[in-house]
Amino acid sequence: MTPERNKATIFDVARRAGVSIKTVSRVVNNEPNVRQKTRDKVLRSVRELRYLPNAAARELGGKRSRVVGLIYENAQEFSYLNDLFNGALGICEPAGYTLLLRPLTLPDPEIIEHIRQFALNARVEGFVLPAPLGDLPEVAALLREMKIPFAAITPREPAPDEINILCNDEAASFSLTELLIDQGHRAIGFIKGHPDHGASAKRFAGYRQALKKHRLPYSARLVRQGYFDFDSGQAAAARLLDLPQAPSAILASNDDMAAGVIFEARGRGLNVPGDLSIAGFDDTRFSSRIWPPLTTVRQPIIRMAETAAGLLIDKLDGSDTVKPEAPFECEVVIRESTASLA
Amino acid sequence: MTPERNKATIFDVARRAGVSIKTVSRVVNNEPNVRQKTRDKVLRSVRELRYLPNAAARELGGKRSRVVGLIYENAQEFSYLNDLFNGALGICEPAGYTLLLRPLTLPDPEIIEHIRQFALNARVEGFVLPAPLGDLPEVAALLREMKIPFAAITPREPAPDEINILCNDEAASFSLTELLIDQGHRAIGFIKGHPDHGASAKRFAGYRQALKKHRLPYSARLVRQGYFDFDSGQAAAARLLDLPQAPSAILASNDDMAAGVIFEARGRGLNVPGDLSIAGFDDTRFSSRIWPPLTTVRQPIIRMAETAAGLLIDKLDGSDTVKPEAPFECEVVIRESTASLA
DNA sequence: ACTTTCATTGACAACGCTGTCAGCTTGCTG
DNA sequence: CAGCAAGCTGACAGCGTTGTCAATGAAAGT
Repeated sequence: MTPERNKATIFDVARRAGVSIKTVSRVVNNEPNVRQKTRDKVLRSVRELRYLPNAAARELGGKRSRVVGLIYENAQEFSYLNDLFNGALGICEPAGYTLLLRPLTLPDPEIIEHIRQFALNARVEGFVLPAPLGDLPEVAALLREMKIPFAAITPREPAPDEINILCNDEAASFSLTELLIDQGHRAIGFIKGHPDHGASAKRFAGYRQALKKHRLPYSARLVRQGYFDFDSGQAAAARLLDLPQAPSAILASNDDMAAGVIFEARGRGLNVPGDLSIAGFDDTRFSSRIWPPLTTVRQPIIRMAETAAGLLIDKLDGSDTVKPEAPFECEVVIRESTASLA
Repeated sequence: MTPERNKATIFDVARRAGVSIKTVSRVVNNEPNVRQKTRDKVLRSVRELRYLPNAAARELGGKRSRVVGLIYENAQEFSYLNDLFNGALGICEPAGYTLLLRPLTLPDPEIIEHIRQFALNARVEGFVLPAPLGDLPEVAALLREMKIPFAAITPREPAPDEINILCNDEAASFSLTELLIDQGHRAIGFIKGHPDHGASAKRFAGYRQALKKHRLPYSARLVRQGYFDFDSGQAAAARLLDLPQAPSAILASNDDMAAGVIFEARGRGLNVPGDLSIAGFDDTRFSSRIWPPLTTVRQPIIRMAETAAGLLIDKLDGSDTVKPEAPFECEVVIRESTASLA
């Protein structure tokens, strides 16, 4: 059943290089206290034999699985996930780590148990923890209890000694709101994101700040709760558009909801952006492909994931310096779903 | 660095049950020749100690990694991927297999070497091979050479003794075309899929058959080559709509291209479906969320992936019966992007 | 020249499982 | 009741690494 594999073992390499297996092990693992000349000899031998350390033996002997887990909410936006995965994989693979994915369906009363099982079964040494899982205090608590390091990618307050990757959601939301204000909009609807996501509060805060700066009145009626999904966006839009003084622009906390807003607007025969400007958040794969293409905010998710995985691996590899990362910059992408008020 | 793990080993279980470690091994691996009474004793002991076999030791001792690889084209539609992964994972995990993902960027002159490296590095025992990778003869050749079993999910001719999961693309395309004909359309444009995908030919064949059955003339001018992406769909639509006698309906070989067609139609001020009916293939996440919602074909991808993973694992586990699966049924989903000719 | 110290190297025992094979039980057969 | 096959169980040797610790060699201090 099992296919033929790379046959060379550490013994073969050692024999060929004329050293002991322990020395080969040292070289392969980049350990100190090997003379440069010896190191070269071993490396040559490794290359010639195409030696590949046996991961199972390594784990058994060394107690290190070199597995990084990426757990995520199953309903998560796919393009976000894809970027997350590709970013993390791009770091893990060259570093000799295996990246394991595990979708979780929220809400899940047994989520803690599921994560624990996954960590145990897959011998996960460290987790990459994107939103919204990173926002769940009990998840962080579990990992701390299990002494499994993690890198959270979510706008929460970084706990001391924990890796946390942020981006400036708030500033981006501020800019986006300001853009609409500059275009002459005065009644700007806002659809909040899922309350369990840390980003939701940030985005809302940016909106309010922009209003404040421009001395526009804040009206709670123009703010609706959404849940980051298409349907909640459409429903919130329906209620906003039913208002006696309907907004001339709607800012949704993500693109899925913004797509719902567009859908609702079209259903009512409204012209976008002529009658209603719409903006979202995230720059999803389809944001530029729906009609009209969506004004939105792009996060550098790939780079954020790379950084998260990189810092996590540093930690797993024994580096003890925890340099807090500066928040990543979001980028406002202006497309045709927003326009100046006639 | 390494977190505290499940401590119980096979020795602990054996001692507690009053048997040898070998007997525990037999029970845990569901091997025959263990008296029921002994089996029960061991199982109780396993439960009480929360014993979890050490995967590394297992692999080292037994030469089985229990790793299934899923390689895919990186540009692949995310929702397709997601279904694929979730389906395969749902089978692999309970069966004690690890599912490893590996994106590949096509075209890639070194694709064979990349796959080989992945297989070696990750000790992959078997591959799930979705389209379009399953369509590449050199990939199948490599895996055969490496003696790594695989389950292809793609409409190619099943080679003897190889696992192949099909769905009736052709029939679905036929139905979709027939639907348009029934709605009164006579000039029906067709946008072909990427020529490297086996599905492309099938879908095109279904289109032609439907025309033939209804005695409609086939016109090559109404057929354009696309590449499964939004842009190629839009470009093909542009050329079709520029025709002196433009089609009243366009059938695109996937939803991405259909979205491109809608985009182009809207850009020209055409009313969909009033002026132009549009249908796609795949029922992407966004197919129901763009305006108008897209008439399309849904494949049971999750079930196809489950079946692929299941058959593959059966094979890895030593079953030698290769029961060829019947093709899965696609489902035509009728939405608002198609309508009767006025 | 003679320690002392530290960098370098190697011998060997884990690590926790599966494969092999031999030995002990059973249950039948004749 | 011996004889034999089949069912069941256990002893033990790997599997390919890393960790530990002792041995060796080289450099530095006295």
